[in-house]
Amino acid sequence: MNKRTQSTEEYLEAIFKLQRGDAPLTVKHLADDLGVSPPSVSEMLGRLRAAGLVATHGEPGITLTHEGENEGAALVRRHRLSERFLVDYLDMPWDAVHDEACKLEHVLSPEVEARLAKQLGDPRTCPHGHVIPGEDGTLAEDELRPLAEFLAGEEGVIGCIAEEDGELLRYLGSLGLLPDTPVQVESIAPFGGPLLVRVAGSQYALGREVAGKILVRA
Amino acid sequence: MNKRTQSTEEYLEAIFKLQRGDAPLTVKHLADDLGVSPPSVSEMLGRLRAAGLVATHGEPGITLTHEGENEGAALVRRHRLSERFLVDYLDMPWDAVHDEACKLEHVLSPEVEARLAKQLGDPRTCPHGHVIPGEDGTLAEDELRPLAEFLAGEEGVIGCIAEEDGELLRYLGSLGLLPDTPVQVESIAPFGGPLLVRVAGSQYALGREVAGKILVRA
DNA sequence: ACCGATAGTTAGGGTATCCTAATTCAGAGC
DNA sequence: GCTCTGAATTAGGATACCCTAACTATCGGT
Repeated sequence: MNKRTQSTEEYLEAIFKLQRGDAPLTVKHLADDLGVSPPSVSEMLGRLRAAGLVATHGEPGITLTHEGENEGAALVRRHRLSERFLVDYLDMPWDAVHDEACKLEHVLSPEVEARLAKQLGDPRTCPHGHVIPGEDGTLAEDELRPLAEFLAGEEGVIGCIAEEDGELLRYLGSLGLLPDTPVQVESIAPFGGPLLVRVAGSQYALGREVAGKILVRA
Repeated sequence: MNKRTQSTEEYLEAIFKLQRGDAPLTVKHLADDLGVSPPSVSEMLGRLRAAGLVATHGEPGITLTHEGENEGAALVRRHRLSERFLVDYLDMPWDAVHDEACKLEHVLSPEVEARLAKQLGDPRTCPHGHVIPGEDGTLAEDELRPLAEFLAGEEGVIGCIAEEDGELLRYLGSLGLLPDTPVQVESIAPFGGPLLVRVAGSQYALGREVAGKILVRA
């Protein structure tokens, strides 16, 4: 329950988000994600284990303790609430809010967090469609499939975009490929070619990589 | 124009606020205000001078350069805007917002700052009545006199409260002694005794120390 | 059973920030 | 004019980060 440094929080949040992936979370993976060297990660993990935030023995891969889990969830919650705030209250474009939220998440007290959530109408997701963890740290994620795995003719509703920042979001926004929008795959070009998708009456060709980042509720 | 550390910003802001006092700003004064030791201040001043933010020669007392001045004003602006936001949008009590704003001021980008100001209706002051510096760094402060210096019979309108946090604000709030409220000193007890003041039809006795922190437009 | 690739840790530094203790400097009182 | 006191700086040390380079350990393929 001590106050954490900003760096510590960044690690906690990253571990929280990455540990629920399929493969066990490795030092290298974390280092890449955070943009630091593996030794820095080793060192910080030592501190986190000493603080009782990261499990010492147990399963393979880096795992949070209950306490670490709670703090990680709170950070993700604050991050996503901040994004909602920036978009809903300040009218910022959805491709610009990730970086701002990265800073905000470290300075919101539980009090401010609670009031912000209430004021925003307790939103379920961030502007990119990611589910916001509850105040109790629970994260009920949707069942999603990348659009890239869809077969010709299949349709669904966009759940979230697996990219936080930049060009791609701006591009998808300009096409109207936003969370909660219905999409249909009309055809798929062979040899790794683009997918033809229909959205709100318009048709677009999307590369496989882009389509892989669009996660859809089946 | 480089990005500053949080600590650096804290010093800049403190110097900005304290240097406009009557006496030249000393290392000790700064150290007390920031809650650090004098050597820490000496050291940081060295870094700030090297960065061209604090004047090297010139007048007695610690003084900011133009660049330092601008960054200090921006921080004060963000701090006070944050306080307004916390009170106006999140309905937080005015005695609780200073600490939160201290953290927020370091993470607001110029973009967010501008949008926040606009959304709040470009407020002139923070909830405690302090004038918010303009985007250009100008600070047009009001002419104020402490209520403690008023003579019996004098009246005025509360400008600001020279205290950011805690009990005193709660107390004053409960009495309705808020910025922009008219007050009249009815009588003054001798030998450093309390002032009898009239506010919105009610009469209260205020100690000299409390009255010294209530700054009034004459 | 070995060998090389890869992951992870240790060793050795660097910077920013803080501290206490010791020293220097400068003004106030006699 | 000299001394004493308080302000400021220097000296020396700690911690939290970060890095590169070097070492260890582990795992898959033959």
